Amino acid sequence: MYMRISVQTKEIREAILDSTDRLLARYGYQKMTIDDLAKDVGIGKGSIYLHFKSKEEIVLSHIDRIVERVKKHLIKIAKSNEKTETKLREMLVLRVLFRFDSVQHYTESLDELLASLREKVNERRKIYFQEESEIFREVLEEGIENGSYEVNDTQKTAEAFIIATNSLLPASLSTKELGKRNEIEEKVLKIAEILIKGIKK
Amino acid sequence: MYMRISVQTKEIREAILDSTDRLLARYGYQKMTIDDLAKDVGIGKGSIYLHFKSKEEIVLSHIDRIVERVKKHLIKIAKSNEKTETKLREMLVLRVLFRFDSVQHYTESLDELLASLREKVNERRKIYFQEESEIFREVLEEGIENGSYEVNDTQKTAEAFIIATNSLLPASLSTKELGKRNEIEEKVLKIAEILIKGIKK
DNA sequence: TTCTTGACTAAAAGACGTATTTAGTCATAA
DNA sequence: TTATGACTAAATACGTCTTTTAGTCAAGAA
Repeated sequence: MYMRISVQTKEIREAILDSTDRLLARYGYQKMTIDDLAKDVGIGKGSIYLHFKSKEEIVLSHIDRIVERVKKHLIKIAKSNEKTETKLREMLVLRVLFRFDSVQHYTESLDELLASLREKVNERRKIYFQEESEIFREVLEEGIENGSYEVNDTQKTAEAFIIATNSLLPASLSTKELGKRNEIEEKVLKIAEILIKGIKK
Repeated sequence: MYMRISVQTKEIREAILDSTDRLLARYGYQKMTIDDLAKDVGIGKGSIYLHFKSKEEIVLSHIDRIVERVKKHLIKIAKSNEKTETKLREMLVLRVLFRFDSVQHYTESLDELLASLREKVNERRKIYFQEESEIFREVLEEGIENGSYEVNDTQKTAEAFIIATNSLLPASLSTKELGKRNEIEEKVLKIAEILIKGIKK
């Protein structure tokens, strides 16, 4: 299996993941076939396997992509000129709502998808959370340097920020609860408010 | 179906739930039959239906019982003479670890159980969380009266305390992660520390 | 040569009729 | 009045056959 990474290659890969998102939303994991997918992308079936080694890997990569985008946004916020408090609040809201928005159109199929790949997804979630908490940690340390925050263990504190908002992520919520974006936003904001105050000097 | 509530009745009901816990741990939801259950309790099969109207209801009642016990403990802590801070910390730890301990012996069957009853369980979880947050709310108000805490909306703040620790509850964690009691305790404590500081005056 | 493809295959999923098990009922007995 | 287990309808398991599909690879296109 070749995988020369060219602009071309990258674009097709992205196109496959775009189609994956579309078909996943419409059909769910089981009913999305590789033939469907190839047709939707507009390439031959075999070509799919030039980019991914299995159906599972395609869907996991699709999830990875969402989290990569979350990370990108988080880093952008982390590097901005806002004050630490604003950064932390915006980051917490983003990690919850970006995911929410990314899967909102999956009305039905999210549970089924997670049922099929639960184990694999859970393994990766640990890594996602760890990477995200790393970004939070850096913002925390910056906040400490500025002298407005007091945190004894930035690592653990960053993890706490992640865990405290994890129960609002799509994977933890039943499909029906996913309807209420406003409520979720309100809840993250409340938690963010308390957490941030909780680390102030 | 009669359900005269006598000491006798209550005892048998409890015995049924005790057996449920045992059989659920050994066989899981699907493979636990009502015949098994009746035999384990030492009563006739029909008698089970004098106390519960369906298999689903038995298992849901079993879960209810765990949460009732959590609530009882929470109320006990809430009424104790500890200072508010201690109460809140102990309550957060208890709501996570009591549940953990209640299902720890389900090595394998917890996921399967939740898969079968996910929808029904989720409906109830909302109620559980609401009831628990009510207990937290009262402690918060007491803390405000004592003058050491500053909270604008005790309702929402209590909810935030609940949500912030929800991702550490058994239903949200994969079976394997459930192994590490110490780690979970450490994480709740860290979150508790920040949350409590976050509402201090 | 390098890359793409769709026909091909093995394996998985589905369809379907049959046999077995089981949740829930109820006439009978204690 | 309360408890029971034989009973029934419905669900589940099973065996067999058929269809679908994930993944491969020889052949063709660029």
